[in-house]
Amino acid sequence: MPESASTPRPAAIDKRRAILDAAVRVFARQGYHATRVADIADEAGVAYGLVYHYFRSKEAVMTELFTERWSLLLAAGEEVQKGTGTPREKLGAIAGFIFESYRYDPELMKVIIIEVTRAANSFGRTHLPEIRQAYDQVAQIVADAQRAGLFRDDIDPDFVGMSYYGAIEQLLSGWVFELMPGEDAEFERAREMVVELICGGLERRDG
Amino acid sequence: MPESASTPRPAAIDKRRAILDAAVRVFARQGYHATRVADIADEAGVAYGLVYHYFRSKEAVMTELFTERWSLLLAAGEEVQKGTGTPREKLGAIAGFIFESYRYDPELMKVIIIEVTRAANSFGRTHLPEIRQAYDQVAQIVADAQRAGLFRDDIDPDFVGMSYYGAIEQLLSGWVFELMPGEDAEFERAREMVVELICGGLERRDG
DNA sequence: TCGTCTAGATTGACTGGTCAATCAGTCGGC
DNA sequence: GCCGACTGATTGACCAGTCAATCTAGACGA
Repeated sequence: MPESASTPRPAAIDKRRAILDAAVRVFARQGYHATRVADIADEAGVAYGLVYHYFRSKEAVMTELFTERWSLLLAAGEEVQKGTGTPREKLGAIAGFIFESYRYDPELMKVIIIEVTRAANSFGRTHLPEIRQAYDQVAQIVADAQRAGLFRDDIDPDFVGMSYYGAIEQLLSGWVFELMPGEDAEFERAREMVVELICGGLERRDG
Repeated sequence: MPESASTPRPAAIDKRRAILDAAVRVFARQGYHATRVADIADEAGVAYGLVYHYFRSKEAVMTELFTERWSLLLAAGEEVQKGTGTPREKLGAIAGFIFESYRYDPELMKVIIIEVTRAANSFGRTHLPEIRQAYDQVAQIVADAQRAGLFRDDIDPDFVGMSYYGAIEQLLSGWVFELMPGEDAEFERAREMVVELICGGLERRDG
């Protein structure tokens, strides 16, 4: 948001957006630490100082990017968690959102995963509460399923939440750094495999 | 290793070791980027310049720490992979090594996980080959089990390798940042849960 | 219709501080 | 007196953030 009190002009909003979009590209290309504020300004076709007109600091730019997208993911997760469907479907939907998010905007998701979610020392520290919320959604789904007798109850739900995201983020890292093929078919396949791998170990074996 | 050609004096080796040990403590406390070379020297009780006598750069110190420990983990993994035992036992042993490693020297493992293994942009990039070797060991075990008909074969072994480590590293991060209790009993419990969670989804259900 | 006033938008040179790495030199054992 | 161990002040590069100045576009009175 502009630091100004009154309404910004429409053109101004475009510049602000341009800065954010440019930041995604540059962060994705060079990583947060290696990008200078000048790089962002150049990429956005904007003067250096304008970045500071719209954002308190370089860090604030990153925070804005993270929050914009993460709040969408959390909202989607909330929806799934409270909806109907089998636990397996719910967990599958959560993995699906994340993979879709990556397919829709790989650069942004790359930045979020690499610089925030898995960067426990820098942004990860700062945004821990929001990140944990996502783990908790998975844990909730598992706990509900355990209470309903659908999942075995000798595995701690919080534990599953962390493992589930750990696995998903690792796969995403694999795509990001081109260790694994990131073609369209792979996403659906990956989703199925995560669900199969985790739910397979959780569902009760008897009828 | 000292940059000198001839054999270093015994006392000199101590100083080198002191620098490495100090670096672990400081990296663990402040993170790699936030620690100055002066911090390492101070912590080691040694002059600033001596760090550069023994190491080419600050980065070289980190690399040495990582390589020292990681090669042990890889060797242990190799042993397990080629040994006898059920796939479940083998996977359990791999998780066990890592958790034991953390229990034995939490600060070093913290640094390795946070600054290398999960830091895909900095050291993770540089040491990718060694890191992948660890994933591949898990993948190998899974592939063998599939060939032996013990694990279902519709889940890609490489995929399991990444997921397995993803889950383990996430749990470690949890301990590191005190999101989860890190008491002794927890380690064994965690090991059992990872194995149960992953193997449960892999083992064939029929007799 | 025009001047001019105002407030936000935009610019980029500059500052202040930080640190990795260097280097010229001292010390001590052999 | 040689050689490696050791010292710490200095240097040189880098860069986030500041700031003073300029530029617009609409508001509003005459």
